[in-house]
Amino acid sequence: MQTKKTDIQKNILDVARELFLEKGYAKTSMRTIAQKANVTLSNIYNYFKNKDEILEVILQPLFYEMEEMFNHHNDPYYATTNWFEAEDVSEIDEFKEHVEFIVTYRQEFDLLLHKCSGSKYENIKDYFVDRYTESSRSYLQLMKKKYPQVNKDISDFFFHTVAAWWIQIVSHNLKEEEILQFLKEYMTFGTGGWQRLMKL
Amino acid sequence: MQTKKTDIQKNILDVARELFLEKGYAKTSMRTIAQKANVTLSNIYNYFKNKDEILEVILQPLFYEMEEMFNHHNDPYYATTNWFEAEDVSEIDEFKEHVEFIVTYRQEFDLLLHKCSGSKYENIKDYFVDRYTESSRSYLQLMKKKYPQVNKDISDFFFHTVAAWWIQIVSHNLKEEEILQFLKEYMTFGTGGWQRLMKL
Amino acid sequence: MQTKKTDIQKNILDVARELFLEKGYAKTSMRTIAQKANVTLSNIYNYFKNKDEILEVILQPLFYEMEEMFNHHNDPYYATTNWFEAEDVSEIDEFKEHVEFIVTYRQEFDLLLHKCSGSKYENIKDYFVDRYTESSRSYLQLMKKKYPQVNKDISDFFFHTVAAWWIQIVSHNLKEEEILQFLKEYMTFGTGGWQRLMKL
Amino acid sequence: MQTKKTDIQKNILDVARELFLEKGYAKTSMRTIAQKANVTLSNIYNYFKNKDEILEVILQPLFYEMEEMFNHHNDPYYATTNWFEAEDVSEIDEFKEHVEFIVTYRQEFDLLLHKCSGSKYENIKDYFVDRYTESSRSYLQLMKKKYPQVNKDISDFFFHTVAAWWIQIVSHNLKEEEILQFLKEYMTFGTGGWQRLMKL
DNA sequence: TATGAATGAGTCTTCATTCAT
DNA sequence: CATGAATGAAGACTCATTCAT
Repeated sequence: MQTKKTDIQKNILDVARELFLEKGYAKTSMRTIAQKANVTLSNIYNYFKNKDEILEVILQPLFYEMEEMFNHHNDPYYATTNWFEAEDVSEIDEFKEHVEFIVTYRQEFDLLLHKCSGSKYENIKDYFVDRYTESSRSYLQLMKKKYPQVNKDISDFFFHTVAAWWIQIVSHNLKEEEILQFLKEYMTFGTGGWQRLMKL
Repeated sequence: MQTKKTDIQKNILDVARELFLEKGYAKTSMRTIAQKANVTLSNIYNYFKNKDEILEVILQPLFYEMEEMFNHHNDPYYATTNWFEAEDVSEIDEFKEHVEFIVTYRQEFDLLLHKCSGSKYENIKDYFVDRYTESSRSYLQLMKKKYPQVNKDISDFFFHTVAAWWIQIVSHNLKEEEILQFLKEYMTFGTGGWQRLMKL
Repeated sequence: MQTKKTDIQKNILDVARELFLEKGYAKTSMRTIAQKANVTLSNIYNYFKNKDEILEVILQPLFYEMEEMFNHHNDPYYATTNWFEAEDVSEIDEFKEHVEFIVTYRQEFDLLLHKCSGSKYENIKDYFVDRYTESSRSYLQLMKKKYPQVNKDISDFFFHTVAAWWIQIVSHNLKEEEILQFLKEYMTFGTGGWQRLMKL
Repeated sequence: MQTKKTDIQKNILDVARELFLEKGYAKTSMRTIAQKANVTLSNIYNYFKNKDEILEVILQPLFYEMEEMFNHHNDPYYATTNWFEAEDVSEIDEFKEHVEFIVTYRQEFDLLLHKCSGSKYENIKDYFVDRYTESSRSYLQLMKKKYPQVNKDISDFFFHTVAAWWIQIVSHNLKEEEILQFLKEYMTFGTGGWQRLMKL
């Protein structure tokens, strides 16, 4: 029966996720997963090709939505939103969306960014940061059109770090309110910083 | 002779450091260290009790100076410095000191923060961030005394993140000029942000 | 319905044959066979007792015809044919028959001789060569009756090798014309050799 | 002490060789080797990097001498020897040398040609046959210079088979006298065959 | 007949550490 | 101090086969 199969598979995934988050990918053995999931070690391989594949399946939803978000982020509409002039950033739709995303996937992010050494994703952090950096840079391009007086040559590394900052947000295990509180501060801080940096 | 012993020990440490930085603690085997250091595998155990101990010795100087810096950082003198009003932050002594520290120990930081999974330090990141957060918080207390109008209740997490940002700076393998360039931007951005955040 | 059963069985056999030929018996897993044959892994065991039995059934026709051919080969009629005096060996009926046989079963031979390690046939090569050797020897007996002056004591091993030669013919994946071309050369070479060897 | 190390290494090699010859590379487990050699399984890996490497070391001498022999075989001097006109081929130096070679390495050949599936050498047979074929072909070129009347277009496959024949010789576990006896017959047969084939 | 699920013994390999000399 | 040798526990993964339904 497929129901049963799905059940077991889900069970394995849940257990693996928990263990990966707790001890990291490398230090979680297939044996341990099997034991905790009440499955024979070899039986796991009827559900997943690989240890890697287990992680892959766990991270799939994140990857999918990430892609969506990056595309959306570089959308002109998104960029036209006047973050800097907003009274309360937490009212902006994109902001809410962002929070929602972070809240939903913070554990997967943690997995991906800090706990997956030894897996095929162990170097994805770089790719990831690059992707975000690129995104930030193209966002800056859009800003420059709107605020031509912005002429500062901002180093790549700065974007790198802004990306990293965001990554940090994501990797802590916060309750939703905490994230909200933090992001408000982040936005306030950030817009202040940007304004000064861009000599607006 | 003691000189010789020290030589070999230093050699092992150098090789281990290099390897740990390159491939991470867990993925660096004692065998590899032995081979690269031209030492017998078993002989390493005459100089170090453990694999862990090798890492420990490598990180000792960092820990020592960290402690110093944290203490110094919370020194009233340090806090009185008017960061926000400075024309060019890179002229401030504390700033220079900070850069020096980062430049000197960035590799050890990298080791400690990203490459030591599998060692007894694998969870030190949290301790570390906490330590920095705490430091930031007491810094804020000092600031509040100087600028009483600052009354915003800034969440712990914000400090957490500022700490994390700093950590990011530290974990990239930058040349000294790059660090300077970055830090300038960081300071400009940061003071702008802080000013807005504190409603100064 | 029996038709359906036979269909599936045939399908399994075809797929298995292909895979055995491609990767060898040992390296072909039941799983792979099942997948390629669009059959459930466990369902294969409704048609075949064993992995070994699959191979057995695949090789059955070869074994049957081999037996026939060996018997025929030692038939006095066969022996009376004057190979040595023929202008063009490719005109002789037995020759054509032989070619036909080789062309038909070369893949099964390949399977049996080179790709069945791990199966119950893994040592059949020896049996096989012995059988052919024996056959050659009895052929020689017949020859001796016809050509009494042949008195050389030809070692068993020589037959062994002639058999092996034949085996080589069989194990290359040649087009029909190539086999013909080769066999002509082989016959020419062979009769020359035999003549000298037998001091005819 | 190095003596001891060499002893154990040799012991492992001997045991492995015996097992490989008996059951084939793939079906010989490291465990079995360890047990029969009275060594801890993991200790084997202090002497050999790999299961593959064990086989490699076993076959090293064969490879070395093979190379030498192939080079020598295509030496003009070798080719000028008049095999066809010799009364007794077993008096020719090259012949003796050849026999010696076969006698010495027949087991290694067997290993390489029939028992190494699963190892990195599993496809060397083709390379091997090709090498011999090439050698035979260049030998024919030399013969054509000496016997210009030789104009037959002999197919590559024929050489392939002659090579294979030789390989067969090699792969049987014969006593020295048997090899001698066989080779005499082979030479007689062969020269007869060749003469006819080349229409001398 | 068909199938989803399970299993246990097996594979090679890695590694930190110990020990006798 | 130095070293060659050894070790045991652990790692991921494979596979033919069985069993209940």
